[in-house]
Amino acid sequence: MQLFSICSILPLVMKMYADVLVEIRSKHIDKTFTYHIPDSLKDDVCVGKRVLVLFGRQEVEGYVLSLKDKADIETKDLLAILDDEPVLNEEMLELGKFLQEKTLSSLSSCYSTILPKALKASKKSHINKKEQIYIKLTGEIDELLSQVTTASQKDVLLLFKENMEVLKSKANQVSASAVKTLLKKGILVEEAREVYRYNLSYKEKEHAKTLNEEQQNAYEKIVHSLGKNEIFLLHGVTGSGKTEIYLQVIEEVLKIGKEALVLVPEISLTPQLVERFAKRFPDDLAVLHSGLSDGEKYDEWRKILRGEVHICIGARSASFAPFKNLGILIMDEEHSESYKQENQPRYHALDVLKKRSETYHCPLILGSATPTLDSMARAGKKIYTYLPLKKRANEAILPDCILVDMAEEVKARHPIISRELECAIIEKINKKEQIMLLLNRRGHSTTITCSNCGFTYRCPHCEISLTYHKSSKNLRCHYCGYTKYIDDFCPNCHEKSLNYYGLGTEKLEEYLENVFPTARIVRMDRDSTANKGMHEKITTDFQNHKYDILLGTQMISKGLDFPDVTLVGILDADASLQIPDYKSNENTYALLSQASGRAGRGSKKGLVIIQTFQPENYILQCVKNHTYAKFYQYEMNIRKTLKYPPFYYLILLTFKGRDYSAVSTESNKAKDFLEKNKAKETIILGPTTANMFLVNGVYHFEILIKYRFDDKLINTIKELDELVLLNKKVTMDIDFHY
DNA sequence: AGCACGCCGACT
DNA sequence: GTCGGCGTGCTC
Repeated sequence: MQLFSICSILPLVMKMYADVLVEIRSKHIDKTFTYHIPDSLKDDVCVGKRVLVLFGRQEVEGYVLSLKDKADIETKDLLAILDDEPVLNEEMLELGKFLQEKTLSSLSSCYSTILPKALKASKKSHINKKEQIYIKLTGEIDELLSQVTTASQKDVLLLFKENMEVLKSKANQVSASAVKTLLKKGILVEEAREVYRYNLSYKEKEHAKTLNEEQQNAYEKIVHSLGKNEIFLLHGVTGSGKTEIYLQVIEEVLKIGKEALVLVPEISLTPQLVERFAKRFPDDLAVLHSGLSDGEKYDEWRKILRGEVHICIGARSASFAPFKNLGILIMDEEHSESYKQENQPRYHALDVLKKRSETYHCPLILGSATPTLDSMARAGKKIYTYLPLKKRANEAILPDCILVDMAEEVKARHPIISRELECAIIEKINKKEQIMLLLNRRGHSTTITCSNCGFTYRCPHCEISLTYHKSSKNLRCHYCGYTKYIDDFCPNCHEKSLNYYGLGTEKLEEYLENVFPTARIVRMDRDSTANKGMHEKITTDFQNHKYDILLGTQMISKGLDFPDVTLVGILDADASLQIPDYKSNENTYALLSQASGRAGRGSKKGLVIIQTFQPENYILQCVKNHTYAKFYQYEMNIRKTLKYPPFYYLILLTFKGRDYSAVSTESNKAKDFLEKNKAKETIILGPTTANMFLVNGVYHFEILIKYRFDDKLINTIKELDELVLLNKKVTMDIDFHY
C-alpha cells in the first residue's frame, strides 16, 4: 500500500531503459519515448517519478511510465530524476489512462490534471515546500553555557532553558551574529522542518445532531453498505439535512480506519460549510479549492498523501485527492454543472468518483435537491439506490411562491421591480427581516445603442454585444475578456445619444438605491468578489445584519444559509430558460428551486417572488409548486421525443481555426467520414456554425452526434481525430455530454 | 509544442 | 546576391 514499496523492489531488477511520457500538451506527441538509464541514476528511477530528459534540442520534464531492459532504437540518457518519491502511484497511473479513454484527450494532459500544480511536470513550476529552520543544542545546557564567553551568546543559549528547540528567526532577534558563531562552533545545530501554509483553527469539537426518521433511514442504509461498491442518490429538498447525514456517515467511516472524500461545487464551498466540517472533525480535514494559493494546495495535498488527515472537502479537482484507503465518496449538489471541466481534459468528476468507488469497494453518495434527469433515471432503473428526504429537517415549511407576470408590470411602469416585489421588500425591511434578490447577469447594461444613428457596441473578436461595467467605466466581452473604455459620445456619429439597455447586477444595485434610499444594500457577483476574502466578508456582514438586501448572481443561490432571510426575489427567470442548450429547463429548475430554498430557513415562513414574462410556463409552475416529480415527467417526455440524454448519448465535436474555409471544409469532411461509419440509429447533425461562431478571431463549427447502441463509434472518432490532426489549420475538440 | 530544415519574395 | 517569410516534419 505504501508508495516506497514499488520503489524498493524495482531497482533490484536493474532495468536499463525507461519509457517516459514527455510533458508536451499536444496530441501529436502523446506517446512515450524510451530513454537509457545511466548507472548514476539506476538506484533512483522508478515508475511514477518525474524525470528530466533531452527531447530534440529542448530539455523537458516527463513521467516514467514503465521500465524495460531492451530498447529497439537508439536512445539518449535520462538527465536527472526529479522526485524522491513517485508523484503518481499505481492508482493515479491507472486513473490517468482511464481519463484519457473517457475524454479522448492527451495522456499528459490527464496526468497534469491529476497532480497539483506544484508537482506537474513542466518547465517552470517551482512551488516548494515551505520550511522553517529550528536550532537545537548539541549537549547539556549548563555545560554549553560554560563554554561561551560573550554576553549575547549567553542570551541566545538562555532561550533553551525552557525549550528544546527554538525558531532560528526568533533566536536571530536576540543576536543574529551570536547565533552564527554558535552554529560555527558546533554548540548549536540547525534543523529544517516543513510547515503547512494553510491551517484551520477550529479546535472545539461540535457534536452530532439527532436525525429525524427519514434521515436515520438513509443513514442506516448507507452505513450498512460500507465496504461495498454501491451508489446512492440522496434526494432531499433544500434544508432537509443532507449535510448532517454526510457528517455522521463520515464518522462511521473514520471508526473503521478509512478515509472520506467530499466534493462540493466551487461556489458552495463557503467558509460556512468548511467551518461546519472543521468543527466536527478538528485536525482531520484538508480543504482543496481555488481560493488557496498553489503552495497551500500543495500542502493540503501532502497532508492527505501522508495520511495526516482522513477527510478532504473540495471542488472538482479534489476528486483526485491522493487517499489510499477510501471508505466513502460524497458528491453534494450532484446536479451542478461545475463538476464537468470545460477545458481539456473535459472530464466529469462523477466518472472519477465512480471509478474510485470501484477501486476501493466503497459507497458513493450523490446528494441533491434537484437531481439530474440522468441520475433520477438511473435511480428509477435501480442502478442507484434512491433515498428520498421529503421534510425539512428543522420542521421549517417550504416557502410560498408567487409568479408575477412582467408584461403587466411593464405596462404599469414597473419593469425592473414589480409592484408585488416592491411591497414585499418594504414590508420585510420594516419587520427587520432580510431579502435576497437573484439576477443572473453581471455588469451594468447588456446593450449600448445610439438613439441617433443606431450604432451598437460589439466585440471585434466575438461579434456579440459588449456588456457595460459602470464601476470600471468600460465595456467588456464576457467571452474573450476584450475591454474597451468609453465616454458618453457615440463613436459613429459623435452625438451624446447613447442608450444603455438591459439589466445587470450593477444597474439593479443603482436602481434599488434610488427606490429604497434607506435600505442597506450589498452586491455579490464575480466582480464584487474579485479580491480574496471579499466573498467571506460580504456573507458574514450580511449574516450579521449589516445589510437588508443582498443582490447577486447565482453565486448567492448556493450553499449560503441565512436564517433571517424571509423574501427571495428572482428577477430574470426567463433568461436561463432561453439559453440554447438541451439542459436549459433542467438548469432553470435547479437554479430557481435552489434560490427559493434560501427563503425561510429559520423559524419564520419564507416568500419567493419570481418575475417572468411567461407565468404559465410549465417549468416555472413546477418550481412554484415544489413538484420535482412533475417536472421530471414533463422533461423526460421532451428528452425522449427529441432524442436527448438520458435516452441518447451526446458527443459534440467542435472544429476551430483562423482560416474560415479550412474549418468549413474540414468539418464537412468529418461529417462524411462519420456518416460512412455510423450505426443505424446514430444521428449526425451539422456541421453548423457554433453558438459562439467567432471568438478571438477563431472560427467555430460544430457537429453533434446522438447515439444509443454504437460500439464502434468511439473508435471511429479516434480515427477521425487522427485524420484531423493531419490538417494543421484546424483543431478538433471532443466533448462528451452527460 | 518547439525547433530545424527548406524553398520562394523584396531588400541593404 | 542575401535576409527572412512560414510550410513541413521530427523529436527516444
